[in-house]
Amino acid sequence: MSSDALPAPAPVTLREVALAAGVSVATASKALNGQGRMTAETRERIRETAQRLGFRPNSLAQSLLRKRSFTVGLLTNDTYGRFSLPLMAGVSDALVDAGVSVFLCNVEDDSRLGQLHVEAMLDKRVDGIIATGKRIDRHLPIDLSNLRIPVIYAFTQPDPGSVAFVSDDAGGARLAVEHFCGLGRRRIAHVSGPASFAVVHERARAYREVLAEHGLPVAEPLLGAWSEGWGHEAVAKLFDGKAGRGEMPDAVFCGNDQIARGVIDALRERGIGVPEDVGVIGFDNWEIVAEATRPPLTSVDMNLATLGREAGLALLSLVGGQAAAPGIRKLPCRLVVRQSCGRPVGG
Amino acid sequence: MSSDALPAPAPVTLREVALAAGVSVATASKALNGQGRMTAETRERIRETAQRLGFRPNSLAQSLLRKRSFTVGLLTNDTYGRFSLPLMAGVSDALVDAGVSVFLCNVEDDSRLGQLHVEAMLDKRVDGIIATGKRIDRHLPIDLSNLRIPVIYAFTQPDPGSVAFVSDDAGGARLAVEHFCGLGRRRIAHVSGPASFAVVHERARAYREVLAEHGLPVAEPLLGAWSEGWGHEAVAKLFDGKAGRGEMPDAVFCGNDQIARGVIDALRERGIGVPEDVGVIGFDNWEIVAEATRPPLTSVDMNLATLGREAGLALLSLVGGQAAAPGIRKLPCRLVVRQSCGRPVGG
DNA sequence: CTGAGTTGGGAAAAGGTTTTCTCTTATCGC
DNA sequence: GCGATAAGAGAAAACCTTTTCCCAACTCAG
Repeated sequence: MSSDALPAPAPVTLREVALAAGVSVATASKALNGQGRMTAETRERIRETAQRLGFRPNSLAQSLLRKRSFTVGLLTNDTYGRFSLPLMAGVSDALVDAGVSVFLCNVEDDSRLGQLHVEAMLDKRVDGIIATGKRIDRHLPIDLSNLRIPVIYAFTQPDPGSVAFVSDDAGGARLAVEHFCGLGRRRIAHVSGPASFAVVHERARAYREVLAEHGLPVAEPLLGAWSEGWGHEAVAKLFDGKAGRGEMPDAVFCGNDQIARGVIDALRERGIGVPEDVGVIGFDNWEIVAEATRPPLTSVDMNLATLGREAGLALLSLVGGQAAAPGIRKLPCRLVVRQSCGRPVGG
Repeated sequence: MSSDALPAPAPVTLREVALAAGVSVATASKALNGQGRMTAETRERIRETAQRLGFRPNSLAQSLLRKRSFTVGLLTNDTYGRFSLPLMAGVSDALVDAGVSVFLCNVEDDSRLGQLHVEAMLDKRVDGIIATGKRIDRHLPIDLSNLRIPVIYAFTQPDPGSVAFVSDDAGGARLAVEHFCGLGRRRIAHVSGPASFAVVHERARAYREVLAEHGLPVAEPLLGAWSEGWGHEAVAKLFDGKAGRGEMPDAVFCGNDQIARGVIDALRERGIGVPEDVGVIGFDNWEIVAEATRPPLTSVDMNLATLGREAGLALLSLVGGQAAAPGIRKLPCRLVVRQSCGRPVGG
């Protein structure tokens, strides 16, 4: 109940190192930073003393002077983390080697909380901020447009004139549909999420374009929800009441892996073979889902870790004083091929 | 390509406030902190000036002096984040109101990376560290036992003599099995993960105890993997080749929600009704899975957000100088009832 | 009117590091 | 041997805030 539960010896300071080595703090500082002029012998002696005493410079004091704290803030409203976690890991990865640490700020969708976090970041003199979210077409509940520090947007709606990184959803959709075409599939359906999501339309457009380029019939995309249940329903709409195999789709491109999962299960229940009769491709490459479908699901991966890494590096260069051209950079997706599409038809 | 892409006006300092208000920095500081003695008028004038100039105290300078940085480090090796995300959110929640920010340190299972992060934390003078992981029975790849700052372990294997918070897995298992008993189920099976996990045995023990207490037959738990596939297999072992309904289990308690999902699907494929013929309970309450099963899955929730919050508060009080009794605190789970268990049998 | 006490506010040190400037001493060329 | 130069190292300011001590002026009792 009283204080002093721990021994907590105070960290050793530069002054103590200097004292032990018989030099001034100025010399000690220069020795350890490779600055200034002194005999190699002196430098080595100081280095050794620092080592022996376990000296580690106080980052707070350094930051105060250098006006760089070697910290950045990472804002997110993705409580569930399916998208932001790989992204965060990427950011962290890119920065840790530069000695930059990341403040995690979970702002939910609460602008009071967002304000609180942003002010805490500013007070702590972060060198920059990365804003990320669970949805590309929604803003975080905070205004970051007039901060005195660089801001990078990643996988969330950016402010005009800012630097942003997002996934190339249209490109990802192309990848999927082209893959079907390359396998000889000809009646390719598209089942996606709610119309309120911008990516739904972006992917649908790409879907239509690729089919048109290949001279294949374009079915109107089925929009619904991001759920397995919707996958089931969609299969009923697509397959029930069709005269024969020739009328049914032979491929379904799904808006996410959960829909794809529902589609696959519903097809199996109808005795329709995946991939023999129908190929299925999902989106997100959520491994835990994609690997649990039977057969394992081919899916579009948004490379979110890479996106996070790029965002981290971009912030770093902004902090370093490099100017970055504002705008939205779309990073390519990749197709992870598993077993839900099969080999070329008749190949 | 050159520097100075942004205007980046330097933040206003206390000195500027003091100058503008016509007082010394000492007085300004005291005015804003409610310290010292001065006329109410002076104090108000200074406050107003600070407000007008948008003064925010430099946290770095404060930390240097107070020897408290109002930051903590959060170490995790849970890349996927299913467990650590709610936990992190809880920690963050508990701390943000105290003005404490959280450094996110993803150490993977790489001890070099762990070392790097821990040193960065120490250099940045964090007030304390929370260590968390994806598994209660595994250590992070770092030694935190001799740090000069408080450490709290949450959902990971603690060092001896430390303060730790984990979920009460045995209690959670009791909750599930008792629930079955209360509904009149009598042949309750248990399908769980690999024997290499400590929680598997802990839950199995609780399962046996509850059955014994109720005078019900104990079947040997089936141990396998944490996957849907294993759920399927387990159903085959439990149900195939049984003479009739009377020999088959009428309830299955699963080690996680994915296994439960596999079990439910496999039962449906065999024409066995859930919950009419067999009740199913999962573990983890991973909503996205639990709500996608048909019927939606009753599951044990480990209350990880609460666990994180407790850990955060505990660290805060440790940092504040309160001594905490070392040891492992087990926090209760709760049962989230959905539709996979049905109403009382014959009730 | 004087001494004690109170009130309002400032000077300065502290916290740990970096950096510029200065100072002393050794070295070199002649 | 002498002046010029370079080398090695230290003093001090700076970063921004907090806090302790101190000082001046005022109030009040006697």
